[in-house]
Amino acid sequence: MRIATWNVNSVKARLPNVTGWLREAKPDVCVLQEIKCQDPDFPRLEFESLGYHVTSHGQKSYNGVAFLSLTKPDDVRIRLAGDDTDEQSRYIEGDVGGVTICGLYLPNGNPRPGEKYDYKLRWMERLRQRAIALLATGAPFMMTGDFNICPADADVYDPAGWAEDALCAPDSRRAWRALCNLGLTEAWRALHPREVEYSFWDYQAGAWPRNNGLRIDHFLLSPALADRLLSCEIDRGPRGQEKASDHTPVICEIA
DNA sequence: ATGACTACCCTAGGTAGA
Repeated sequence: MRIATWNVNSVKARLPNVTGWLREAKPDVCVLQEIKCQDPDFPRLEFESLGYHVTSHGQKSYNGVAFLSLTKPDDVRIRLAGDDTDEQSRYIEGDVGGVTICGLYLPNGNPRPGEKYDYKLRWMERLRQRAIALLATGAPFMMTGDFNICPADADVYDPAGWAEDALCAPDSRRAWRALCNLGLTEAWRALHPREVEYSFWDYQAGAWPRNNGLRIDHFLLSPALADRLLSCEIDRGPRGQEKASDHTPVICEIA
């Protein structure tokens, strides 16, 4: 099974790029982030015509996630438990082929310190609680999406310049490690221990041609799923296209 | 250099992203 994650930065503005890539890459499951539209406006027919079952969890203007699967998911759930007052659409999880796939758009957290950073850390603790609950079921699962976390300095083009940013700050990385230390495996880094690759390049200041990137889109695999990990690759292709998202997709294959 | 880009709201320029 091949699972993809992609922050598309508006599914409507990106439609030809996204459908074109799905046609080529043909992932069995694809989770999208920052769809930036409400559910009635989600271009579901375009994805259904490619064979995908579609569940979107959007909101007006900002955020929004979606779950695409070639086989019909046994169940799809939205919202991350732990705060009923949280209105932001950032979490969707579906069960496909006996695997629970959690698609997430973790808050950016800037500026830091501040309200938004506090929200990020609270959200990460809620995600950790969800991982604990899923681990308790014993079923294989993965958490994938835009984590807005650079796990280590090797995942940042300018570590010193980004040290105090919400994507790299000590509290952010501590919360990331707390998640990993439950026993989850970060798929790309596990298979590429010494490589430097990025999944995001800012639109500004020629970040893409200069390769000034960040690696913030990840797969975390439960222990049972980590044993089935075959590959995990970042596909830089879409970032180089016209009208590109600032993120590029990442694909993980499990046996 | 208070920069640089792109998307949202909709048609001006504020908000957000990372």
